[in-house]
Amino acid sequence: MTHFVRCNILTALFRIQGRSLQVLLRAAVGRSWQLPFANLEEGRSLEACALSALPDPGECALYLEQLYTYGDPDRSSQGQLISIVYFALLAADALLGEPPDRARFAWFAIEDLPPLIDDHADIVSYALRRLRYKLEYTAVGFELLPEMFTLSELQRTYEIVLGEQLDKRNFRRRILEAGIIEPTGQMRSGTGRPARLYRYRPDAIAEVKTRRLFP
Amino acid sequence: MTHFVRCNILTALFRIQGRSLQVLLRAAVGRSWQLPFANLEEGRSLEACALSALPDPGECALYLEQLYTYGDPDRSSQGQLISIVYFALLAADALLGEPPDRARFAWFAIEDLPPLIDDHADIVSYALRRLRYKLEYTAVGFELLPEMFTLSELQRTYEIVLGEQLDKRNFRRRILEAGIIEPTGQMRSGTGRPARLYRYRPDAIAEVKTRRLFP
DNA sequence: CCAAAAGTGTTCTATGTACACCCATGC
DNA sequence: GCATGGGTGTACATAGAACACTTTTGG
Repeated sequence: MTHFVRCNILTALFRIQGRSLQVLLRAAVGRSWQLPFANLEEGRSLEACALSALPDPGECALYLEQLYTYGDPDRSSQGQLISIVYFALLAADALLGEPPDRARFAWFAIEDLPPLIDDHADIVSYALRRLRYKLEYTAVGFELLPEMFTLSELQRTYEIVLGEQLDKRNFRRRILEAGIIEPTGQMRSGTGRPARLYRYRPDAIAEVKTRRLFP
Repeated sequence: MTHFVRCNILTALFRIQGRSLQVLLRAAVGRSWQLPFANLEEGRSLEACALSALPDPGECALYLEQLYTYGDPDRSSQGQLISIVYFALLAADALLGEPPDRARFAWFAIEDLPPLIDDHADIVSYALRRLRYKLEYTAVGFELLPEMFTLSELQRTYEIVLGEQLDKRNFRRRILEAGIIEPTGQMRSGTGRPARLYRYRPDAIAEVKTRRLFP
């Protein structure tokens, strides 16, 4: 009764590097690229398969959530294919290890993507919309930072992802009032006055009440 | 390289009836019930398959969106199965026609569900969370009403879904200011003073800006 | 002593919330 | 004329947005 279909998993992994937001891609045929993919393995969860699409992240925990399932009959050039797409975030200081299948992987700034196969450009753009949206009303931004970070780094992360300048005083007040980060007691020196280092409090309530359409 | 997996589509359809929110279920073996399901048919979109899980809705357009894809190895009693789940809303005055496979379908109030197979109870409860959440910040509530409706009916719909009393004056002010409905000019008489009938303006911007975590 | 980044409060505006009475109709 | 649901405005509290200067360090 239930029947069998062609199906794979795609994972869109993002990170911040310098002043840009990057996505990890895998070389495809010719000059085109694609989202990292994996097969569904018998007895493994979807999340586990989504991780196996990526080079080994080693110790670095990465944030992972399901994005969408694509299945239009004409979305793949090789016949009908269901793709369950995951969305992932990597800390800025994390390094990836061995890639699966010894394939070639590379990071691309999201404003400068190479040609992508099939509907992968649409998928990246949807993943990006989801990232921006989630960043606005949850605390997911910390997943893009090292374990310890300064308030300026955090603000820069938000500005890069949202593509928008934020007010320093308001930003600091809001995030400190929200109680989702705490000072570590350590400082970081660089050029200029040293900055306090903070860490994310994973026990904190990350969601913000939405402004409702109706009272 | 890409391989084949067992996969189906489930559709969780909701409607308002009287003072309760109902979900449509399909009889399963024994005394248990399940979400309406369909196979993925070659050459059809996921949405089309999701609709084919339901009795024929005839003229009534129904709201449909993808909910989530479930695929844990132990979620089905009959071996690993991917289920792409859709979430649907039906207008209160709509009638459903012939069910697929001549199967038995019935509406159940969401606070009084029968035993469900596998993880279908979890899926219903997630769909319900999504419905409440969406109702708060988008105009999806109109999908549960006939084409023309009074402001009191609209408010009652919101109250039933959200499980919460709303203030009449604030509700009316907000929804009229939002400009997402318009008076039809017609009135409905019943017991008490006749009420203006409104219709949804599909061109209206349905989303509300969320209250952001950061400024 | 100067460059560079960190840190810090207040005022004004907009939005949300709480709340009670008159109106039009059918019976 | 009364029961029933429809319709309306205001005052107060809270949240958001705009804004500029002082502090601490390294070179």
